[in-house]
Amino acid sequence: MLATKHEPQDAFAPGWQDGAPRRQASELLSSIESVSVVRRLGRGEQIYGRDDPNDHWYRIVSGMARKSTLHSNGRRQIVDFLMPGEYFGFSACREHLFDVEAVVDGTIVACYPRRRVEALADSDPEIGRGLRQISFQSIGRLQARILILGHTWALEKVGAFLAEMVERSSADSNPTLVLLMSRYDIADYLSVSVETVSRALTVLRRRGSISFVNKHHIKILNPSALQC
Amino acid sequence: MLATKHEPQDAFAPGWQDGAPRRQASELLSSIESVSVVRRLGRGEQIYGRDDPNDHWYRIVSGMARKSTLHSNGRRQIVDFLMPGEYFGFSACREHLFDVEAVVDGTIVACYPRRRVEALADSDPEIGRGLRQISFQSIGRLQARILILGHTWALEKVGAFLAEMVERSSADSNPTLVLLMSRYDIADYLSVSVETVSRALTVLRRRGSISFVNKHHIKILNPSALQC
DNA sequence: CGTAGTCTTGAGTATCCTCAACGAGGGTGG
DNA sequence: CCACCCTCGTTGAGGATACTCAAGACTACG
Repeated sequence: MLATKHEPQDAFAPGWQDGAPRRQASELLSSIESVSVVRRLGRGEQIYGRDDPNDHWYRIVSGMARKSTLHSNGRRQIVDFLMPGEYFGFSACREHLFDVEAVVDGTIVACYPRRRVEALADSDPEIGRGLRQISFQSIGRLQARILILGHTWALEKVGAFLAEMVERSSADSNPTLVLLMSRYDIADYLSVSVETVSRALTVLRRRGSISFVNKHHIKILNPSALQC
Repeated sequence: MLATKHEPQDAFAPGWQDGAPRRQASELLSSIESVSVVRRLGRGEQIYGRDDPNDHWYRIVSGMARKSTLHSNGRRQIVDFLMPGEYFGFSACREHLFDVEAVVDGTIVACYPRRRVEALADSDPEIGRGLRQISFQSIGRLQARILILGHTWALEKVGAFLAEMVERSSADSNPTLVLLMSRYDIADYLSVSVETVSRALTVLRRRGSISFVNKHHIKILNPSALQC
């Protein structure tokens, strides 16, 4: 259903090695694919859980996953959506701090045993550079998340969310956006209530900024209207 | 005035290399100090600016810095406070995406030319591992930020902010907290208005959760009351 | 076809933002 | 040394926004 998509952030391609050609992170790291194990997950199935030993890194091949945590008051918070080509599971801790579950049925994830990848990186500096680049991309995603959460109004948050999803999901400038996640997921991602997400989408629709093909297929009519 | 403090996140010490002793990141990377240049900055002075070439990494030696950006509507958002021992400036982009300025007068920062550090990492896998570990710590900080921003109520945000500052600033469990930044900085960090920050602190004070030695020295009377 | 989960809309209330005023503290200049 | 200015911090009043609770429509799936 979903094609495997690599390197959604082309603007983030490693340009810092002036002598080297600009290559995709996935390409840079093709050599670690030899130690990867691929898993296929059902909807809601867990990839790893909080407190699980931090002994693998991961990459979404197709589908989507959500990284989440449960607050003490019972509210769920989604820290990140993981999309095809994106690596995750990096932690400075011995254990993972979040749960990661598949958002859609049939999500495929590549698992990399960390010690074996570390060993590869030890033997080949280029792999080490690739890993660093990947973790820098993760930092970039998280900082972008913080900017979205930093908006004052829910309408801005939802607009910025749609813009982020367009950015991350379609390499071509396709104005049609497929939101694989539920409204509840979006709400827990933006830290607003489900009703507020729904209302904000309605406002954007009434304004003519977007239109619905169906509940999860959205056409972006006025991309610039989403930015604020 | 401020002592140099390394490795504030001891819980994040590299425990993933079972055979190796658990060493501090700063220690792991002592070999890169040979290429560092130390700068001393005045209050508000810029360490790097948006669109500056991404050719250095940095570490706060003493004092504090803020990483910020300006939204299109003129509002400033602070993405991170940088504290002694913390590394920053990692980006997958060719340019930096944020401004970083010193919060207090006399902030000292160590600057590492990226290409020279990369070259060192190429020649010594241990340095590469240390760099990865450092970027993982940065990821951990950003995820913690997202959790704080994810709180619904301003009082929770401010409480979580104080808890984070206690966590990050005092290695010993000293209940006195020095907030080097202004209320405006806190507001832009938590994405609430200055007035709301002020009111929340007042509420916490009236509740007996905290008390003020002066405007920027806070005693934490009931740490658990901050968490929610 | 029925059930459970999802999505939307409405009503009422609580929170937070904006505008405004005032006080405290530090620095500068007369 | 004091007056003045400027920034920062606090508090109040009013209004806008978002949350909670509730109900109903729609969808997916068995």
